[in-house]
Amino acid sequence: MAKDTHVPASITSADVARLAGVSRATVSFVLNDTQGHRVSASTRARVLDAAKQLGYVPHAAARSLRAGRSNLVLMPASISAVGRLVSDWVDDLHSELDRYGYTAVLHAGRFADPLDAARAWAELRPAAVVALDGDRFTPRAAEVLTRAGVRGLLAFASHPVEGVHTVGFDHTRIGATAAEHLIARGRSRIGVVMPQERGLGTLAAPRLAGAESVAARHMATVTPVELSYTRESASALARRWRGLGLDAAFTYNDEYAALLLHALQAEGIVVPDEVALVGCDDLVLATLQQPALSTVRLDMPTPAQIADAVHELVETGTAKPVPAVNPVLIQRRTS
Amino acid sequence: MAKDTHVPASITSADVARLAGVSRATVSFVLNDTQGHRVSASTRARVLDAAKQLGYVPHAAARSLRAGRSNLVLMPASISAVGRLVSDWVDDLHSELDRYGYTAVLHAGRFADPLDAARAWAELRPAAVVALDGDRFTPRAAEVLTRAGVRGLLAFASHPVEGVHTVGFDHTRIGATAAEHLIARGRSRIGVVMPQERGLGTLAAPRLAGAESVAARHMATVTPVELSYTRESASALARRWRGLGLDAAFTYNDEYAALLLHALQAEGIVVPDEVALVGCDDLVLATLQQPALSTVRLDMPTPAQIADAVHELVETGTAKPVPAVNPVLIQRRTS
DNA sequence: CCCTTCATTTGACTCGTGTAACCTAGTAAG
DNA sequence: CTTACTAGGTTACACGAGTCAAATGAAGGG
Repeated sequence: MAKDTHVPASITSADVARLAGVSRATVSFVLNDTQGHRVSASTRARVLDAAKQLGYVPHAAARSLRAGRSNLVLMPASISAVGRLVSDWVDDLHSELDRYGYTAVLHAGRFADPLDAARAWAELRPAAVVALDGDRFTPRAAEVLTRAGVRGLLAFASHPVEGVHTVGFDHTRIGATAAEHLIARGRSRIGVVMPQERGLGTLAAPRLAGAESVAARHMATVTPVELSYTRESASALARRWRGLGLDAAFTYNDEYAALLLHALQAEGIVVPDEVALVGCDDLVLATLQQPALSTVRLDMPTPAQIADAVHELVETGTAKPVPAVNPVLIQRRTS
Repeated sequence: MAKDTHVPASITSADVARLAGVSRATVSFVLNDTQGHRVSASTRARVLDAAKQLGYVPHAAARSLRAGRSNLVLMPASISAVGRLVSDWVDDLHSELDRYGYTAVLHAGRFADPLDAARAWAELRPAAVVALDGDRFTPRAAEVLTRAGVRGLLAFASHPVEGVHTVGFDHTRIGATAAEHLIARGRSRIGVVMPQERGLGTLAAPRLAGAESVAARHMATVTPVELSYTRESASALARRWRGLGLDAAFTYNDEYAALLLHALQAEGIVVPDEVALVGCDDLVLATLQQPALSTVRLDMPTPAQIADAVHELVETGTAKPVPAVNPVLIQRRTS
């Protein structure tokens, strides 16, 4: 049973052919069940047997090199930057893409320059790239990928990019939705909490901008406030809170909101009487807070819709539009 | 500026060579800065210029096919199954592996059979596979990968597996640590909360077993209790809690603990008087609960240590042992 | 016994790269 | 003038798989 010779680099279809006593071509025909090529039942059995015995697994790189197309779908995303909400969604998308025969893969590389990122992705020659943080998808980056032969470019982004199938994900609207609500509830001095964690800044900035543009129309003010996801940072912020003169806050997500809520309460600041608070993502923990947290729910297109679009994009070069991400305010007790 | 001819499949080094008026070999020498081969400054400039102009990006598959080795490191992990704690750690690991020139990639495929999973990973011929959920790493699966030429097999697992560099991650010890603490605090009827979410069951089961074996030595009882990560599920559990006759609970992580804590309090059950509660992972939100949540912190080896081990494994076939994951109880107010 | 037909099987080329081995001048040394 | 060397470049092959055209062999018809 145990091979005593030291294992070679890798088992190839040539090894299978040798063991089965047939040519490599025949092996390929059998293993891929190639249409339009008849193989006798006996050789077919011999080949399958040999493949199993050797534990043969095809070499995806060689295969896609020859085929000129890969079945990889690359999703650039820093895993820690995506919240609970998105991570479940991403998992489902993996399953959906799998149904089409794609191998979905997540890549967390952080690049200063979007162009460097695009080049790194292009090296893998994926069939498609699905970017959740699509605003890093510049026209130049898209061009690099297209030139490398990547057929499906799909991005969640606020602005359409030439050559990229864009799913509307306008972070300014999120900020605007929160601000409109807070203003409607009679608040006028809104703090927007900006997370200091790596990678989150680029997502938070447009939300701030959205809140600002709404405020400008209503004689309200918006002030960016820095916060790291630690108790210390939250306590420090809470201590200087009264000095900021704010009567409302919108946070990057519900986790930051919960953190801030507790820090404020520890300082004796009453929510919502003194400060109204709105989080984002409608996580389970939002309802667990006391008082229960108002939040902005993000209605996302279904993973199946995205998978369909990706497939269509890869096959035909175009796809029908996908409904945009829609922010909906859920009012609870903190506003 | 705009090419009017429709874009070809992909730009290759041959295109660069043609434009620069040199052979493909020269292009390769220049682009890889190959030692032991002199290229005149003028041709070097011409090649670099052509590459830039065409937006040439090398084809990773072709490269690693030729080289016989890839720089991919595959991490099988369902993104939603890893908690906050682990996700930050994974991000750091990506960076560390990047320093060694590896491209770390996350794959979330869910396979019923570990062997199917191994085959899918093997197709990609990664340099290494790093499994956080290493107990799905059977000896047969390891064999498939080894035969496919994957050199670095590293897994967080409770038991060592032949041919796999194992980092101790004994989930039974986590359950045991929690149970020992609860018993030391005078509790004797411990409920272990089992998450119903997909993929979490396999991790939770050994924790339950660990708690059970400790209980058996102390005349205490352990009861598994099912809970999904929704308010409804938690409320339902809380309503029938008193009927269960338990005086303590250990949850899969702090998020489940927080969920249960609030549900119990809503039923008028006082924590810790009536029920002691211990979570896991020492998340920020643990300290935010009222009362602050006792928890099991998991001391993980640093991402740098893992990256070192992976690299050593790929290069030499062996690596020095990595310190195991160590569970440490953090007592706060719920126990 | 030769020609055709059909079912199987195979040789040879291709994908994009890296690299060992081989040319070609030009120059300096003997 | 021959020899030896060097800088600069090219040719040819390998990696692992898929696939087309051609080859092989056996059977059937005349």
